[in-house]
Amino acid sequence: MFTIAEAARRAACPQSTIRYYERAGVLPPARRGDNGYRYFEADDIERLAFVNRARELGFSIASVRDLLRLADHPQQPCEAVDTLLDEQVRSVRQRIAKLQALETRLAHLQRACDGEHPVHECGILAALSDTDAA
Amino acid sequence: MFTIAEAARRAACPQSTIRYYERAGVLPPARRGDNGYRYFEADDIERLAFVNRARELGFSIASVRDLLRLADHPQQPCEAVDTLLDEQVRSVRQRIAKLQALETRLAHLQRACDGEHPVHECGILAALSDTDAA
DNA sequence: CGTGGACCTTAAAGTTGCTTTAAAGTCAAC
DNA sequence: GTTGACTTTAAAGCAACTTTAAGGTCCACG
Ligand SMILES: [Zn+2]
Ligand SMILES: [Zn+2]
Ligand SMILES: [Zn+2]
Ligand SMILES: [Zn+2]
Repeated sequence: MFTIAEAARRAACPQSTIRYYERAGVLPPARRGDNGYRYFEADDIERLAFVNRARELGFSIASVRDLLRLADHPQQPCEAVDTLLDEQVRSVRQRIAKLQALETRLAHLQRACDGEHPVHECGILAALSDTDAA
Repeated sequence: MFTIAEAARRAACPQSTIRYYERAGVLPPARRGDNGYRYFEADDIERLAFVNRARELGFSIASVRDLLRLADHPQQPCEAVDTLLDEQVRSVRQRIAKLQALETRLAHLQRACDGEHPVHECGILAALSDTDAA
């Protein structure tokens, strides 16, 4: 029997996030005391930890819901799990590729400025202003 | 004298984005006709293009405002420009590093599943469920 | 008993950068 | 004069939370 403060401490996440997860349907409605307070058991905290781990891995709330549903039905084939993970990997690789392209362009831009001069001579702003810039 | 549709076509961005930029204070309030319609000149479209380029480079709306303010004061030293760019590069590199760490963890996780089996034997979900997982 | 401080509750708004929708006015052509 | 393509605004929606405001609850100390 933990209060939300204890649960938050154990899961190392803000209380507001726990409430949000409940609202978002990724955690089931918590048991309540007569005072209306939420109370958590070890199970609940493990489930919360599962959510936190999945979120750290970048899964969306919707995907986390799917993963939990799968974890709750152990007899099903794991194909859906693999698919979710594969999609996540592809998404992360895509984001990396985009950011790397961005980094290249930004680094290129950095070399357009050699330091001491007024803005109107700055190659950086010139590149941003120029319609024909690479 | 272009309508918003023409401006959007020339800048290759949705009309709604142009209105949003105006609202967000990154573009000045557009001139209006007697009918209330916005009208744009070549200057305005160049400014819009500047914004679009900066946004493509990942600069926040706030940074774009700063960059425009600098571009409007050509006598100032370009130091502030360099700083904004340097920060942007650092931010992009940080995001790449985080995503690469994520990719590694996800790829690792992929190897925990060899395909055909029920969910309760799946190493992926085991790793997500296990409090002591790497 | 009572009061102060630490806890808990909710609904609602703020964040970022837009897009989408709804309701309504304008314009040009036929 | 009516159709259809344009324009306007305010407001809501998206993702995943965080923050705020206003208000109950609990407990220990005096
Ligand atoms: Zn320079
Ligand atoms: Zn410079
Ligand atoms: Zn497997
Ligand atoms: Zn599997």
